[in-house]
Amino acid sequence: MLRKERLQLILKEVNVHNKVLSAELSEKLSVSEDTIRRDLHELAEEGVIVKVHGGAMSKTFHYPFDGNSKVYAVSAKQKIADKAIGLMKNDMSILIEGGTTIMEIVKKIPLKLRANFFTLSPQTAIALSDHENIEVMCIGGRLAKNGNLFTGASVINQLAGIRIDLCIIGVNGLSSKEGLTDSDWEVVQVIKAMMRSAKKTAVVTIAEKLNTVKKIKISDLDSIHYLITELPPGSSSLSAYKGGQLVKM
Amino acid sequence: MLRKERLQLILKEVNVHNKVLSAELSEKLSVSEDTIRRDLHELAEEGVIVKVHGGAMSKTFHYPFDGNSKVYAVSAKQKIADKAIGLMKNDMSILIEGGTTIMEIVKKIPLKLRANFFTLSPQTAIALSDHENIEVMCIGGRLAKNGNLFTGASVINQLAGIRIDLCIIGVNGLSSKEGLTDSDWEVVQVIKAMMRSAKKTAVVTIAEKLNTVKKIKISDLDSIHYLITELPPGSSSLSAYKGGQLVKM
DNA sequence: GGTTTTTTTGCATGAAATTGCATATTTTAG
DNA sequence: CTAAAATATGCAATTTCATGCAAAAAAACC
Repeated sequence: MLRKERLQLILKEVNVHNKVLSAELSEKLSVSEDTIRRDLHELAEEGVIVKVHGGAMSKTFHYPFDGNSKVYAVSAKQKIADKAIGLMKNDMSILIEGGTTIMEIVKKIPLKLRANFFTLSPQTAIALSDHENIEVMCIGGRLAKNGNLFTGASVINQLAGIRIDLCIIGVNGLSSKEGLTDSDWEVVQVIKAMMRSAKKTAVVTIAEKLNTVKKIKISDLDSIHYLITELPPGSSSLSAYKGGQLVKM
Repeated sequence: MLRKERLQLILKEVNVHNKVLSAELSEKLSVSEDTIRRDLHELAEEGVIVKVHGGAMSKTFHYPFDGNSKVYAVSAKQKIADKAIGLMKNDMSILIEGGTTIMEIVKKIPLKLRANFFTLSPQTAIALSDHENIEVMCIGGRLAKNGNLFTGASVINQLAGIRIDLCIIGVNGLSSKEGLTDSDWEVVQVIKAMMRSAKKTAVVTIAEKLNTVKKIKISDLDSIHYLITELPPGSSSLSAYKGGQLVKM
């Protein structure tokens, strides 16, 4: 087979399926994975596809989720993500919202986890879609201007009708005296509804947001069951917290 | 055999099989590979074939990488997108699904357009979120495995409750006899519901999908109001279509 | 026909392209 | 963190290509 011919087939495959795996192409086209990698690299240089680890994606459907998260917070968010994933068990129904910390968690979810995910964010929905064993249900609604959370009465209503095992939220304000707080009224309503639908609520946040207070109250710390930060155990200044299980790192 | 004669045969071979290998031609025509190479080089200089490493390819088959054809492919999508955007007016409620062609349209929507967008795709929701004057409503549901369309009864129910001015869909099959068709039953149900909710339906599709038929029928062409392809007016083989307004380029 | 001129062809040579493998490095999954 | 997967890189074997050149074939000329 001509090399150009192979490049054409690969491009077509990418555009039809939106993504390709190097290993699959290698077998289908009977060439080594090295050759496939070189092909994908060339197509990417031409700008007609986007090379990613393990294969390639079509240009129109590739979204750079990374790059906007601040560097200093990355390792912290990795630690948080690991701990949050520890809470996920097979056959759970799990509700997550959007935000950079949540995205870090989603990206690390093991491929073999079998669960139902409900999400309020288009980014997390997309990120979850390549997990074979995960069914993704998206609670639609009005998209907030930051583009990563559906809000509004529609969302509240839909949340009222579902029963969730674990709900994972990221918050902007958290203190032992004021509890969970946020600055956006719409977001607060949605988070309240999320917590009402869930048996257990986990709050993930980087340590720098501890002991900050925003304008609008979401709930007391009593209502949350897991608090996950990157801090080592015992170092939290939230020791006054007496509610459910306190998970720290 | 005369050289001119051989050139004719080679050209025919290229156009029939879309590709030729120098080695094969050498054996078939009983001349050295050097001679074949010189022949291919000459035909390529005349512009009737494209020379590639190891042989040659037909001009039409080689479209993605050639500089000129690439420009053509881009302008085709831009023409489609421009025409589709021409249908959008301020204060409309517009319903769009997912897919590569739809994404091209979304990317070109002017920032100043003031409208309500309903979408069934997380990708288009994100792409729309940076438009200041656009309110994005996402119809949530179960995310299809390809990751670019919400499906399921939830979606159908929600669609039944909204009233849309313009609905823009991309289809996989379109012919004057069979109408709109697709290969996925779930997707078909969703598209039907979309059309029921909308006053006007626009179908966008690249020309190569014209006159293709998939397994499951969506609707007759009578039910659609706009058909947008990159073809110049009058060149469509769907001239039998007598339904609503037919928009071509 | 015979000779000259032009074109075509095959071959040799070195350059360039392609491919697969081995190895070291990076990224990812658990 | 550790193991596994994917990647980048250098290298060698093979194939394809471009070029020059001489022989062969075709065309042009007398």
